[in-house]
Amino acid sequence: MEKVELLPELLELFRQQGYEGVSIAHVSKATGLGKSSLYHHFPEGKEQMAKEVLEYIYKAVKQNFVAPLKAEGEPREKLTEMSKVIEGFYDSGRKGCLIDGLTLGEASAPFQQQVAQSLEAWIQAIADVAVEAGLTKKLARERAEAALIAIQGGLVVSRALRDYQIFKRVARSLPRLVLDGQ
Amino acid sequence: MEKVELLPELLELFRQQGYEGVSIAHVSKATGLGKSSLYHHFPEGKEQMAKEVLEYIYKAVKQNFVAPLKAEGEPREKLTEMSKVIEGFYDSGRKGCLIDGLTLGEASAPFQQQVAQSLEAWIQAIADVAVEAGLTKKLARERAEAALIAIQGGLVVSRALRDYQIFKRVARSLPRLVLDGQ
DNA sequence: GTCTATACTAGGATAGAC
DNA sequence: GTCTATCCTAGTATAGAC
Repeated sequence: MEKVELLPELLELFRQQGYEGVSIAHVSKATGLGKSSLYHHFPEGKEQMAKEVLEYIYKAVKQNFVAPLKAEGEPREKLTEMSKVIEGFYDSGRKGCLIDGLTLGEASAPFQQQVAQSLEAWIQAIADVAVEAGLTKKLARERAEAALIAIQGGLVVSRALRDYQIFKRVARSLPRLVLDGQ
Repeated sequence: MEKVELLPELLELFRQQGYEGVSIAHVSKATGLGKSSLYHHFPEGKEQMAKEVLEYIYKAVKQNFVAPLKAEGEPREKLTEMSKVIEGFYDSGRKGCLIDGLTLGEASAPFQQQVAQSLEAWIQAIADVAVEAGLTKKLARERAEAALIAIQGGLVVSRALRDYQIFKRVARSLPRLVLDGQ
């Protein structure tokens, strides 16, 4: 198993269980690799795993969300496309989000900056699209933040109520939220 | 130390560290009680602690959020009042939310129902106020869900970006969000 | 690169004295 | 109701063979 193939597996674990909830034994079971093999790939242990997952996420966010928004196209169409990708990426809210798990507790302090970086890049890309659509910079920023708030809050509330229609509705409302403020 | 005084302390721990992030040793340090004293109060250990914290939260939600919304008064005024209470309750977003910590991971499965119950009571109370203000039942429900999504998402995003102005803005926008849909 | 075996620490939980 | 002492398991991490 290549290291590149390990990361999606690790991502899945961290988003489901949170940093503290993941043990090396869990990782071993999920990947099929023995503990020593894991330490071969990640000499600094679990902390390194989380850091590499966050780098992986950063790239995924850039590739899946930021790049399409920066490409040529109508603002509303690009945001609609983003909504669809989001639904898939989070499996309509069933998958939860890394942010929850990796910003909770003191053990997660080392990851805060990396989490913020991915989130910031995403917000900025949405804000740029909103500016492209004619909004002021200030308003665009606020709407972009509102979009991410809706996404993250949608994940939390959907999971808590076990009602994934809620997340679907949130995802689909994003273009309106950003461009029309509702 | 009375048991009643322990619960706010435990609440603080769980919302900061999440369920898995809290150890009995942490609790012992935070409360000043030895392990055995803790097991005297909570014979079933950490799981019981979390359950009692959730009961405590349920009462707090009813008292702080639901009851004021059910009282006599103008819908917009009641929601404005709720916004202020929310800002204080979450210390403007610095305190994080139990939902994150207690719905993450398999260890948290036993709490899901209780978490959902508190959240549901709160959403329902907001929806009732919206109906009172003239909205249809369906729309009121959606707006109430949107309010809780904004609150929870606001907590996640504020914490991730370490920008607590974001949460303040969310809290203050709630009456508009519910009554005017923006 | 992966395994088995092992060391060590931290976490959960209990017994029994006061 | 609280303490000290102790037990056991799970968790992190490493050594060394293949």
